[in-house]
Amino acid sequence: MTKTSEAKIVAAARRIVREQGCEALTQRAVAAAVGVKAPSLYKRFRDKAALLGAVRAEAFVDLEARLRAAAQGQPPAAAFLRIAAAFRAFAAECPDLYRLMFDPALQSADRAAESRALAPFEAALRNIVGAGQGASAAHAALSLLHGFVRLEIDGAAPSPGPHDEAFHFAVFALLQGMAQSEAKEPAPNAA
Amino acid sequence: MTKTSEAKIVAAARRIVREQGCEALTQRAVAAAVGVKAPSLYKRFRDKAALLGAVRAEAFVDLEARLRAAAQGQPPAAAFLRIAAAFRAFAAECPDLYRLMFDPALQSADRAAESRALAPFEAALRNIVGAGQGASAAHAALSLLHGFVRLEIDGAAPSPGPHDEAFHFAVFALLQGMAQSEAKEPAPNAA
DNA sequence: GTCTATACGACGATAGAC
DNA sequence: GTCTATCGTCGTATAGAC
Repeated sequence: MTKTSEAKIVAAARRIVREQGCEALTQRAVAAAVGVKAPSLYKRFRDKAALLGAVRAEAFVDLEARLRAAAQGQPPAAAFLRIAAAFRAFAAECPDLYRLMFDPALQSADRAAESRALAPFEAALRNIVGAGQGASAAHAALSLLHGFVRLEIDGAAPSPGPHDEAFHFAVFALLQGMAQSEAKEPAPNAA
Repeated sequence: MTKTSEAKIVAAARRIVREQGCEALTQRAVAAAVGVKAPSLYKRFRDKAALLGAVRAEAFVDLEARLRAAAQGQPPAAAFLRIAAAFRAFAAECPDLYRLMFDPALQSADRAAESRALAPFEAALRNIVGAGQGASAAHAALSLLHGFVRLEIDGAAPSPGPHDEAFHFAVFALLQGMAQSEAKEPAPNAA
């Protein structure tokens, strides 16, 4: 007498987040979406955090696929620019899911999911920056993109209108700067 | 028979956010902190959102002061580097207040507060990038810093340890790239 | 495995006495 | 302006029948 399954529950939760936002994601709502009552969810997921963790992990898998597809067959610099655009597009399409993925309350759960999803960054940047700076470059790129899209989806960007020009400027400037850092010293540790 | 005031309420709310986090900021907690009962708060602030707006505005004023102080008397590039460090330090000191400042649910409230606080960015960058690119440069810088500190305070940074090296790398790369964009064309609008 | 029923708590906000 | 008392809502989670 199984009326649902883990996969269906996760899918329903994800749909709710995408269509109605993080705040609408209650156990009752998820249960209703899969055609059961709230208590039944506790047979599949220990608690709400476990369910959110599953949603989050699935979302990171999707993000990774999109970043990989964007970089596919491109030379490093072009790959980075396309990854950046794909990252922004992902966040724009499902801002609430994006917020969930980086929700501070869930970070402790599954760090591996995020790492895997961001591997394309380092892959593209490794051949752009100097040896041993791949990790820093990936961190820098993620910071820029994460900050930009968060400001954008949160309505906190400095200017109100469309931000395409600012986005291109920012991504291009960082790429240029990172490409040059190759020859420089590896970041002095000034206190 | 005034046992409290707007200023004391805002200060108490801010202290709660800093010391116990955003989630601990309830009307009851604020009231208790100033020595009254929850209903009394509604004589001073129409609702919770109004109170949060006041807290947020005050926080932006403080941030602005710190950024200005950091840039004080410095040449543009040094000013930018010091502003970046001050921005990061602010977020590190009071991460929950920082989250509140950029809370998507409050963005509609007072956009001017944020704009004013970020003026030092544009002031420092105006003489680094080409004419007419000041706004984009400020947007790019804010994006990088916002993204970096959010990843850091949310525990979502790619690497676990301290991130000083990555921070310096990122800020320096962006600065370098922006300085060079001066001679380039103003960002093509490729779809 | 699903259900009904419910415990339990927290929250924001209001009404009305003093 | 402050209080007591309370409303109404929503949330997670559990107990126990079927």
